Amino acid sequence: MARYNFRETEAKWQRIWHERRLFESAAEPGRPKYYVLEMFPYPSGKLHVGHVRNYTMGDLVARYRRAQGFNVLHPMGWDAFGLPAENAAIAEHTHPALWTGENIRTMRAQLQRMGFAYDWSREIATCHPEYYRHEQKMFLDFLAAGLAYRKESWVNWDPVENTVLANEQVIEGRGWRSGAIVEKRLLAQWFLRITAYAEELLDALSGLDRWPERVRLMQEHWIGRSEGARVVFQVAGREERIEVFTTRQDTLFGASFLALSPNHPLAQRLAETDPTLAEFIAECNRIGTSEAAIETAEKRGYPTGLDAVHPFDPSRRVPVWVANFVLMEYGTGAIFGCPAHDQRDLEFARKYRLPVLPVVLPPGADPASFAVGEDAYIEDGTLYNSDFLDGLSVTSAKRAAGERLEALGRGERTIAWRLRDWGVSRQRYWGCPIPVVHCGACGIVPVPERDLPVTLPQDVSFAEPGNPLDRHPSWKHVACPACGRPAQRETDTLDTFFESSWYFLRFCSARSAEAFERATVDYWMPVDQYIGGVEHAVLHLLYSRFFTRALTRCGYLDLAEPFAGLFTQGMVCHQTYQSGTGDWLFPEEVATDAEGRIVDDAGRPVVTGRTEKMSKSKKNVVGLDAIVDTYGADTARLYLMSDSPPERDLEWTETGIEGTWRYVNRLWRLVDEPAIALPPAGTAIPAGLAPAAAALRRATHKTILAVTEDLDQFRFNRAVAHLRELSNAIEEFPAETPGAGHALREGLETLVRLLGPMMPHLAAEMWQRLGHGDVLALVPWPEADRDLARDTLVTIAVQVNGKLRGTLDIERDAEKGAVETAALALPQVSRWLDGNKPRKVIVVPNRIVSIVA
RNA sequence: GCGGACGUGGCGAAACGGUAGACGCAGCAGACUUAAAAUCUGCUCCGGGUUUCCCGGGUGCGGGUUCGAGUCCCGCCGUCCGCACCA
Repeated sequence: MARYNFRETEAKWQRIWHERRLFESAAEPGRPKYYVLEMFPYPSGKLHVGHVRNYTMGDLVARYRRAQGFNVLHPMGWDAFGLPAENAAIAEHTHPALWTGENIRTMRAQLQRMGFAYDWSREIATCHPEYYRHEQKMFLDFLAAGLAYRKESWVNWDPVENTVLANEQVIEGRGWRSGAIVEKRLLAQWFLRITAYAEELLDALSGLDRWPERVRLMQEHWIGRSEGARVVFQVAGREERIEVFTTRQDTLFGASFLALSPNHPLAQRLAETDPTLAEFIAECNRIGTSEAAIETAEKRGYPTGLDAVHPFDPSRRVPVWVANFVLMEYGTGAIFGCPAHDQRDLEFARKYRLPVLPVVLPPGADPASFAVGEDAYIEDGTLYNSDFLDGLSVTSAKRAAGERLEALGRGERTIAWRLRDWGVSRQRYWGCPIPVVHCGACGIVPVPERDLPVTLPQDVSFAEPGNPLDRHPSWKHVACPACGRPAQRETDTLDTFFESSWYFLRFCSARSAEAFERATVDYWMPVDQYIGGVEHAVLHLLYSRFFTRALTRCGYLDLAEPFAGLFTQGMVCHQTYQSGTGDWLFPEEVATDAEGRIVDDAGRPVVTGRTEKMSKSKKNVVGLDAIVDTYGADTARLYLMSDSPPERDLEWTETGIEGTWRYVNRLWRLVDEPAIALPPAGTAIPAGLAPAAAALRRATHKTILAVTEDLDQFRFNRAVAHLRELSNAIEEFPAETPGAGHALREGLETLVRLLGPMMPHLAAEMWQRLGHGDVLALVPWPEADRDLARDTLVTIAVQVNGKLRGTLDIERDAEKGAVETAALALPQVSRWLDGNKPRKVIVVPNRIVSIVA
């Protein structure tokens, strides 16, 4: 029996697609377009099967939309700047550019072997000056527009990567890549003013109706809008004032202390003359607020000895503390504490024996006896002990207190955001240089546009830790562009998320001398279907939304949202294995012995661990090359689409890929060894076929409808199931049926066309084998004949008292009365009715008859 | 702690409120083979019975709505993910 020769076939069709430039596209104003994009990869080395699931999905969508007649843009490129290249340079004594280039060559070849329909003429790598020169210009435009700025601030310092991280890159107090506990450092850094768009980025989320709800919620929380008030407290007997932010201005009469962040300017100033306070602050910064959150929730404070004047009652004073749980980065860096109605304040007050004065009375509680115990009362209630607020609800009291603050000039209602500005400075070599010069006389001077790009020096050393740009003997020394005196280049480079924030625009006109051509961007954007991992929910996806708006503000384009549709795919998982000594083992290093035990090469027992996301560190990876060598690209592609819903994790198993390989061969035999002779391609199908042939036609057209719907809704696993049902129907088709050849040819051709987006090589070869001279990739998506797809007979379930008692085969759309009569006539039904008349009969057309006895 | 998602056979999973388990994996039995692989046929939720069929139970647990609930509502339990001293 002939096996399908994927090696020859896949190479053949890849050559034909390439030679005919089938997947290169150009903007065609007026023609409907479809921009499909998968999050571009970081060129880290070799691909494993887990890497290609989302590219397979993207390719499926691209080929499907192309068959539907859309002008499809489906590009690929490389997110090529980043720290792993530097680490490799250190470990392997190579250069980041060489290492990156080598990886790109390897991974490009791997993607090409998968037969993905990319327009390779648009390939980009972000580490090339032809790419990053444009973002240097963007940076300068942001600077001019006030969207980029430099400030000294407390930043997240990763002690392993020796660089600053953005808030979005700190996960549970640790660096997102290194896993090192992040420290706080006060540094002068470049920031992008993403907070200027906080409201817009939040409001526009509701319009992203083709985004997963989960991602929108994550962004909503990340942006974190809180309505409240800014309240000004005068420090008693001093000039200073302390501003706090609160969402509970209604509870101001319950205030029993003010707390400053250790990094609050007033706290810093007081520490200059108070060594104990200075030591307390130093300790807070040493531990770091985020680590403290992980280790212990203990609240610690230090009384400054100052008192603040209550804004509503000048005769009242509240002590001013410095407290470790107050963040300088949120609100104003200072709070007022109302222990009765805030759990955190309560814990602090209990520890330092500060008064707990309730001002919100729970419904039905007795004002004379109500007291707060272990838990602060945070629900709604009626204000009391609160002067002019007495008797109001929490909501009304918030309004009244806010109005009074505004009238007194001691505050105002305002909104606080959790979102902070995006810190983009990185103290690393392998990134885009920030195009500014520091001049002793002129300060910060932008590099003039005519001098762009500022390129990275090639001759750098990674022998010592720290930033090679800073150590380079000559690179940073330049004349000030403004005054000509000796000055120094900025040696920080941009966060690599800067590159990925606009690459989708560059793809629209990848070879343009400008960043992108306005007309092509206007045609192709927004991306119709974006596909990638959920790990970028508040990183890349938020930055890109901001960046698109910032570019619009600077006149580059006219667009707010870059990604109209988003799909976040699940991960590919594999069982993990460990040797007796605890070392991780690759799947190919283990086997099952005669007794069914899992053993290693030497026959020693292996510990099987949980199934986890494929990762090099746990060695539970399956190399892409090995799979393509053994089974071919199409088998891998189909398997990746078939076993789990695309948004859920997929477990890769050897038996699973083998099962798919068997199916591929079954498909091949359908055309290689057809059961009966088929009429020539293009023969019209005669009317009035035998029932069996009509049944196959019905199955065929039903499959078109089902698969089309499945692909539209990203239900690829169901699409595969429907295709397998059709191939089962074709295999079981009785060949001796009159007119069989016509129905069989239609079934096979339809199957092949529907398979095209998933298994493009096999389908193309089958199409040719069926006698077609054209290339399947250019054949339109099949259209279903709804009349042919409709059943003439339907099977209706019959329930008595909610239990299934029988089924009824009856003409489709039969009269309700006739269905009821037929159902009641069923012997199983009369047995359960026991001679009685039914109390009620419900007929759902073509579905069910429900009889109540 | 807050927010979200998800709990269905031995496994991956299907099921507009309408016949639970489609499609596949694994397993079992058989055919073809000297044999193996490949291929093909049949069986496979659990319990019971008078066994071409019938009865009962079954979608994490407990309630509810409905002629009818895996699906909707309320309350639990569990798993995973995100955020986490955000004032």
